[in-house]
Amino acid sequence: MPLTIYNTLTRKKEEFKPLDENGKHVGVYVCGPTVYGDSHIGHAKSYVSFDIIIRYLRYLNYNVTYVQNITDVGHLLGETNEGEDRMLKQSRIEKKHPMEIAEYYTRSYFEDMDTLNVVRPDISPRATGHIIEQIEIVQTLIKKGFAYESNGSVYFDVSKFSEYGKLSNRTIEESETGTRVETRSEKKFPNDFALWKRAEPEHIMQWSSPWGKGFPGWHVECSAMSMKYLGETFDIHGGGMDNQFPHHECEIAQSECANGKPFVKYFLHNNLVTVNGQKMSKSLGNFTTLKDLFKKFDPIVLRFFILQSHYRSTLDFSEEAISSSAKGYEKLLNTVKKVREGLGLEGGGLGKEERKPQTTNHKPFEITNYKLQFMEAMNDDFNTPQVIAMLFDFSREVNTLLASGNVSKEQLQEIDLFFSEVGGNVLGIIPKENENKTTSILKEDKVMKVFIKLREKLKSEKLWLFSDLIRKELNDELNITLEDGKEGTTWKKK
RNA sequence: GGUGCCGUACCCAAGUGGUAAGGGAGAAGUCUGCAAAACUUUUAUGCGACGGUUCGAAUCCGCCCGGCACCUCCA
Repeated sequence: MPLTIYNTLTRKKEEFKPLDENGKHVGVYVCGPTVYGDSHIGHAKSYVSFDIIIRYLRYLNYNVTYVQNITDVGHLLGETNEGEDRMLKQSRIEKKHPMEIAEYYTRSYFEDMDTLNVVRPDISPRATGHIIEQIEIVQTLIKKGFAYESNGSVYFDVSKFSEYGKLSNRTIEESETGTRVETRSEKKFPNDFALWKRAEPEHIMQWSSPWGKGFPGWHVECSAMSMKYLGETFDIHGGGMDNQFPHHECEIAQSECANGKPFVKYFLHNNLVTVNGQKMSKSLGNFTTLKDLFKKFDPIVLRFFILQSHYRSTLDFSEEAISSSAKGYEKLLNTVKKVREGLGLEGGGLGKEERKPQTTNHKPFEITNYKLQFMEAMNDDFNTPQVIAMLFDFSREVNTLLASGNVSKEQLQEIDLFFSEVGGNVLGIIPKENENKTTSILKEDKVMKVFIKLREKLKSEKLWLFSDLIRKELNDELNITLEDGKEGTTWKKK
């Protein structure tokens, strides 16, 4: 089965075929954050989802250019001019220049994403760095008759673009009768959206334009930056479902009218995070920031938790749910650790010399079927929950194999490679081996061996009181767990 | 009012025509000095309700009930 992805434009799953005639290059644009606050778990779901998509495309050997913007121009909170610019609002609260706010929260965003093991975009263009490009698009749209100036602002004339509404499946007539707020008289039609806004003198973030001092409309930055770095038509545009309308609808309108070409081949939308069944969002204030969550949970557990549901499903957030995931994740990682101990790649056990793998009569171990399951699941619109289910099945079989003691080094290597490729490179939930093997850890390993040998002696003398005391103290004081197995004692740190 | 989405065990969550994945929790067992880990078995004659299509439906169609999202800034 070839890679199939759900395209919001057609509302069905389609086979993925890159625009590139050599079939090699793939251009991806994902709507980035507006940087006026710390990121929350909703951002994590969105960017982890697209991280998987990028990683998998690269796994399939596509040459991916991944662009994700940083929105650092403030956009109005309301429909009318009374609404305050969110960047400006935050800058007033923190008593800092808007650009300082943008810089601070951009860094905060990248920090959080790095912590979640999200691969950075190849290009992270800032909206404020592309004012000229945005103005050019607005000029083109005016020239072609798709936009009009009104009192220092420029609006897109929705009535000139018959396909407006094709992404979100709505017609202009429908939304006109809706519950819309009373709109400004500057517009010809209520649905017309701002390409450029006139700035009042107190508006700090403003630029010169052919229409006077102002600032760009929200939607036009994505059109300008995607065009600049990925071309007039590109492969994949992603974003949260809440951006489908009006944001992406307007992007399509601007870009297709300006260029006279299709904007995007595949539109992908991730679903949202809910809390008690309600959408988590900044405006509702029911969000938990990632920085707070990282204090309670291992960030990789969070990533694992997100990937246990499909990107197009909603994910209900609760600490209980994450705790459950954490236990499952730990189980999975235990297997990986044991495999690596067996390969002598990681401390924890007694070392390879004491746990020599047998060299004859290995149980046959078939990995091909798991690889197939992995590909099938990922090719079916990036079904990560199925991949994780497969990993648990795989892990059970590996544990059985390990328990039999009848395993060759080659088998362990093959298993480790599979874990590293699928769980590591593609899902990003299994850390690379030797990652923490610093000198202090090596030393710790040696100290633990002394404890284990001492305790072994006590155990052989049946001095259970003392051997249990060592185990208890290590656990209570240092969070180190000793596990007595058939082939000796192993230790692990929580 | 318009446009969509969802409802699967105690909890989370895949599956979208071929007889219910996976994780957590619970129960029993194997191993073991004990503990832990691991493994085995087990927990939905049923996928919101009712009809219909079909040899066959959680999956398709209709209707009803319940929840959510978008139509206004949001990932």
